[in-house]
This record gives sequence, C-alpha cells and structure tokens, in this order.
Amino acid sequence: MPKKRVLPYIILGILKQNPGLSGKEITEQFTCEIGEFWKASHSQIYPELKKMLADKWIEKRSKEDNAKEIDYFLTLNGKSVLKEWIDQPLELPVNRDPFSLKMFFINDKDDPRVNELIDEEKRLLKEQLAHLKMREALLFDDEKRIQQNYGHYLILTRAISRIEGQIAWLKSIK
Amino acid sequence: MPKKRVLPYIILGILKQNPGLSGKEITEQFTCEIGEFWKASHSQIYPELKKMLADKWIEKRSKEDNAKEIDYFLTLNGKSVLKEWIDQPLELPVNRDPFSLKMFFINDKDDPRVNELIDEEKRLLKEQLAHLKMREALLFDDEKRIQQNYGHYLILTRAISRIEGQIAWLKSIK
DNA sequence: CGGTCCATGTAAACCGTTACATGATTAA
DNA sequence: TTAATCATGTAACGGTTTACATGGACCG
Repeated sequence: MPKKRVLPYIILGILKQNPGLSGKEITEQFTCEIGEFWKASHSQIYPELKKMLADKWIEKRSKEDNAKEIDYFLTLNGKSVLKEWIDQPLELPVNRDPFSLKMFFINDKDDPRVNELIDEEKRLLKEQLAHLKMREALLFDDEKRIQQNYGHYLILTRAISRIEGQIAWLKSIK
Repeated sequence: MPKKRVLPYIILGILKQNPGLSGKEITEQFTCEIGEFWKASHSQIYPELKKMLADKWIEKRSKEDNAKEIDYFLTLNGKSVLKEWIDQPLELPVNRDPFSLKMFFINDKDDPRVNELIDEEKRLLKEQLAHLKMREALLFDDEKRIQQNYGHYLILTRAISRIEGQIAWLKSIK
C-alpha cells in the first residue's frame, strides 16, 4: 500500500478557492496562506499539475495565446475528488518538533541548555505569532469575510491559539 | 546542500539515555516514548545503525556470542556529535495537520462538515491526551523521577498542555 | 542585439513507508 | 521435527529537497 498522497488534494483545494491560478501562483499560496500546515516547492508542484491534468482532475486554459501563463481550473471530476478526500477519516499527524526532541535528551534540570532552548523556542514562537496575527488583521477585518471563508478563519485562529498556549506554557515553567 | 538529517541524532540520544539497547529496542522507543515527536520504522533504523557504526558514532558489543541480540553504545565521538546537534539553532517545524488542511477548504460556516471535522478531531485528541496522561502517571509519579529525567518530563507536560489547549479551543467554537 | 529576469521544467540525492526476505530461536 | 515467532535485514516505490536547465519576455 503506497503512502497517502496529500499534495494533489491541497492543490485541488487551492484551485477551488482561487480558480485560474498559475503554477507560480499556486506555489505562492504555500508560502503565505497554508505555509503553517504544508510546504511544497515549485519543483513538486509543476509535475503534480501535469499528473492532475492527465487524470482529468484539472484543466488548463492558456488565455490569449500567452505561452508563459498557464491557468488551471478544477474539472467536475476534480471537485468530487476533493469532496471525497475531505470526507476521509482524519488522522493525527506526528509533530516533528526539534524543540521537544532536543529537550527530551537533557536529563539534568539545571543543565544551562534547558533555558537556552526555552528562550530560543519562545523567540521563534513569538515571531510566528506576530505573522499570524498580521494575517488575521489583514484577511478578517470584518464579519463578512469571516462568514465567506469560515474554514480559513477557523484554522488561523486555531494556529494563533495554539501558539499562544505554547508561549504561555514556556513562561509557566521558568 | 542536503536536507538536514535528524534520525541519527535521535538514535544517539536514545542510546545515551539507554546504553546497550538493541535495534529492536530502539525501534520500540519510537512507538512509545518519542512517538509524539518522531516516527521511524525498523527498516530505517537498522541501516542507520550500520551507518553510525561505520562513522564511529556508536559501537556494538554482542554479548555472549548471541548472534541475534546486538547491543549498541555511544562512542566518545558519538557523545560529542549529539552535543553539537543539540546546540544547533532551533527551527520551527511545519505542522502537517490534516484537520487544518481540510477545514481550510470549507468556506461556508454552515457546511455540516465543519462540525463533523471538529467532532472527529476532538475524539482523536482526547484519545491521545488519555495516552499521554497515562504515560505521565506511569513515569513521573514522584519528584525524584522528574528531577532525573527533566527534559522528558517537560516535553510530556508540554504535549499534554498543547492537546488540552486544542481541545479547549475546539469546544470554544461550537 | 545582448543581458537579465522569470515561469516553467528536470535531475539527482536522500528520506520514509510498505512489503518481503533471512536465519536463528522457541514451541507444539 | 515442523511450524511459528522474532530480530534483523533488504527491495521497491513514492515524496521532498536542492540544484540546475530551458526558453520566452522585458529592458538596455
């Protein structure tokens, strides 16, 4: 049994919310919108798009004979494939967390590296928190936008809540 | 530049805390102790052990001519390699979270899948929370054990706090 | 023209999972 | 003794990252 594929479903989701994006624009989505939850580089995305074209999950419409810009759209088939994926049972991910790993291997409570790791992790989390709060202020400044992109709003507030919780925990142990 | 390797350092850490483990026993550590933070199957671990032997990070001492059980120990070199890795700058991991991904693609606040996803995620988190609390009760029932495995204690309480926070958030949005 | 940028594309190396294989020990 | 089990090992496949390549567009 092959490992579960996720990337094509993410691309389907991106294209459903933003019909007509190019490969480049899809790549940018991974750095900004869903970068907290998945990373993918263009060298993964372009071959994946070709495969999805071959499978008739998406179609392309090169507008104005411009050879460079290629715009992709979901097919009806692609829409149902996306629906099916969302309805598949959830699984909890493994949290590959370098902070926890390194801390795990320090036995002595008074090891100076304990506080070093805590400070470094706190700094990183605060950076990420600032970024997420900026996104929240930018994207969801009124109730209407929340209603129209409810899932996006939820996971953004969830990520913020998660990081705030982690920072609070880090503060609580010092 | 190759991608950062993590597995050998985890194995070093495991062997530092449990000198003389076999490949099988190292594999078991990944299912129970650090399974929240990293997964690795035996088919990854055995070749990695051979590579670490060749690099003189670990050494083996087959006791009693028993061909089956192979016990591994850190070399002095391996100890310093582990120290170096812990001192490397931290990086925040990408949280590959299926729940967030799927939720991201649901736009309508009243889509029934919103609550389905929330309920399913809540169930999974409660399962994991129960497991972690069991581990906590089992491993850290007195202050002395906490002092002697402080890092392990920290990351266990951190994971518990994280999951409790996520569950609380899930409850808060319904 | 000539050079640079840019969207797209390709190649190579490594990681991780799944499935299968081996050889010794144990159990019926 | 045969069968099952177990620790170890190997093979194949796909995913991900890094680096490099192409070919048109834009600008001097």
